[in-house]
Amino acid sequence: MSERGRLANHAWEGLLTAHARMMRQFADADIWQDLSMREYDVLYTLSKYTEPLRIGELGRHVLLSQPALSRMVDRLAERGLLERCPDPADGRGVRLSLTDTGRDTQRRIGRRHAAQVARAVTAELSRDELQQLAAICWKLAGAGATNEDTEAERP
Amino acid sequence: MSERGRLANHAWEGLLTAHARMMRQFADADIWQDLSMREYDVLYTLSKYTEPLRIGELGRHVLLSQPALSRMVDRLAERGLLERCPDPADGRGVRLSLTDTGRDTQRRIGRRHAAQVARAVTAELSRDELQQLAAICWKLAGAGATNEDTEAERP
DNA sequence: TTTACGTTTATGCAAACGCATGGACTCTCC
DNA sequence: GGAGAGTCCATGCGTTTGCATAAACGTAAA
Repeated sequence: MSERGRLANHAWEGLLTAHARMMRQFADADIWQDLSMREYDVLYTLSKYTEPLRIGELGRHVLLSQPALSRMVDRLAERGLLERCPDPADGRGVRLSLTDTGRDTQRRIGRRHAAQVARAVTAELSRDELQQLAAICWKLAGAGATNEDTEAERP
Repeated sequence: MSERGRLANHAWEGLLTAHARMMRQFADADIWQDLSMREYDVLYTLSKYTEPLRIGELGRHVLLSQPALSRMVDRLAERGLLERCPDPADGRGVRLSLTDTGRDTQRRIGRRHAAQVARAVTAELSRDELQQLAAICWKLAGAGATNEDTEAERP
């Protein structure tokens, strides 16, 4: 493999390791009430959009299989945190939106989680590093969305 | 929250999004044979050490609960990919090491996965960006471990 | 219209997960 | 040396996940 390829793998392993260590650290904190981090992730994603979201759209932001997401939405709706309405424009689809309770819950947990993230990340990285990390990761994130099909075919 | 805190959260969300998109892309590829990515992760981690690894040590590298990891080790041992031996120096402990089959399997899959990572990541990032990403992520990764012992360095 | 095919979400089922806990062992301090 | 506390791994149990597939709807061509 090329030198550049090795560097890419080193960087990716670093990202994975940072992800794992930070996630564990965040999960250990006592701020999640009766939600799992995955469930919070769903609420957070919904909170970012004013328009109701389709399940498929949600699935592109959350690392979860479609059936698992479907059932998680079930449970969250059961608990009164979000609502599913049939999509008037597409009879197959479902539109998801947070209830007031769901929005409150997301905000309450989100405030503490954001503080937690800020503490953990700013403790280790300078302002320049934060900016570099953000720019690079969002670039990578965009790539994952656009390269989906071109990556599929290959020996 | 401070401007720096907001930047930290933006960077972290970018990292999460990049992680999710890349992971999905990697998982979709048909290179994993009959392993899950989590199982491969265990084999890969073991492959990096010449000495047998304790389960607890393994757990610090893999984002999985201790019982889940214990059972995964069970299954991998059952399938002949790794071996568990009692630790002579600590009666509670177990020492894990890859079998030859396990090592072969890891190498075969690892080659393709590394190529996959190199393709996906180098496609989007310059050499400088790769180096910045690696340096920053490994710094963050180290931060997550700071609370406890300084561990053996990576090969 | 009818047929065939793609898309979006839901369900059956076995496998895997996390939490709580237990048993075996080590360590510390008296 | 022995009691109490801590560490390491395994197991019971209810919940969640992924895979395969079905069901409902949309789209386009015959």
